[in-house]
Amino acid sequence: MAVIDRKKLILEAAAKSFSLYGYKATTMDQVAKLANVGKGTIYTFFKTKEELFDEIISSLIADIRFEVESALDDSASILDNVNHVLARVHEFRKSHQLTIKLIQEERDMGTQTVVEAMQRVEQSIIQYMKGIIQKAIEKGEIKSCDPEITAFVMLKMYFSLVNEWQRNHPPLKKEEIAKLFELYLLKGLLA
Amino acid sequence: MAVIDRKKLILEAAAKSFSLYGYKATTMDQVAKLANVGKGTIYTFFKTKEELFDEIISSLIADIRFEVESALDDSASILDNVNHVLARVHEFRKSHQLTIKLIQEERDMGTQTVVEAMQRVEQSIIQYMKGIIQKAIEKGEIKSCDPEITAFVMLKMYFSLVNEWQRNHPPLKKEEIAKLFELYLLKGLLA
DNA sequence: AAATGACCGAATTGGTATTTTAGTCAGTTT
DNA sequence: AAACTGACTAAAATACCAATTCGGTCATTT
Repeated sequence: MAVIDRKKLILEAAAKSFSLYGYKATTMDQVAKLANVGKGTIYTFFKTKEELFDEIISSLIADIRFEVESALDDSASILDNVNHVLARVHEFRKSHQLTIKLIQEERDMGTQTVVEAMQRVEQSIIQYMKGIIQKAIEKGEIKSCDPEITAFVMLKMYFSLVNEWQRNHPPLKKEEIAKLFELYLLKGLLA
Repeated sequence: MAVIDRKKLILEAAAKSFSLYGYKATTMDQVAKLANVGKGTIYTFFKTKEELFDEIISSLIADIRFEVESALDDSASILDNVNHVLARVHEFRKSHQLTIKLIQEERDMGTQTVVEAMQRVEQSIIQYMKGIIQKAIEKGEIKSCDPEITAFVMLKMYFSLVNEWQRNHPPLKKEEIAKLFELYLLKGLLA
């Protein structure tokens, strides 16, 4: 196409700026300059800064899902699948510039918009895991249980182990976490 | 004793003020006035405001332990004991003025001293649960496992379920949480 | 010897002048 | 005329500084 796709330019510029400076420190002037468009043009595609940001978050969610989907194996056990999904999500969060910046901004400044965005991301991961768990129930691989609470508990447990446990202890290796998941959630503690 | 126990007066005044106004908003002048002592007197017993606060936190920890200890029954199952302990801790946090105020201050202002104090409280609960779990392992009631990680996971799981799940869902009843603990941690999900 | 409160420097607060920013829109370009 | 632009505005954020408050000390009192 001879015409430049201005919306795409804007989205790319915004993604870059949010990754580099976070939500608050990114200005619309800055995005306009980076995208080589007038500021008014942005507002023909997005009603507000927040709407632009939300669209970036939507594609972030899609990226995570794609990343995670390739880790999924229908013939593998639920334990392996859950571990793979959680490990990939964690890898993604640790290596992806935008998520790093947003986690930082959420922690350090508590920007409302960012807090909400991160909750949306978390919710979407939970919904995705819910599907995996539902399948495992149908296959009779695990007991019948509320798939959403189960997904929620798994995610919380995972993030506790990788993020909070390290505050007072040496970090756990990937295989150790897998073992803990197996023990606590699958086999159970009962002797 | 004819002499007034000034240290006790100061501790009581401080506890009252921290409960009412939190850590930051409590001033040493205020504590002195409440305790009916000169400000200098406080500094003959406590080096700094933080040290005074730490002593209040130590007795808070003792109070929690006492509250929890009475919920413990050596002849009961590990599940019942863990559920009782966690429920009592939660009740305590919800009803005790000082903890309410400090949780609020931690959330709203992130006061460093308060964050550290709350971590100390959490650590002491974990250490306490660790003992319970260790006993259950020795009795052969549950499998051999790292008692500290187990205590940590249990506490995190509990607080996730009572504090975070409610953000997007109707709150879980005490018995529902007990059932979830039983399913996830004791019996395990495996069919 | 024990207790006190006036006092000190550091930190916080409140008020305000200045700058920055999200969003608009009259005008320009294509 | 449809798409695009950037100077403009009102509101919000920031920088600034004076005034106050606070944790901690110590010379004096009890």
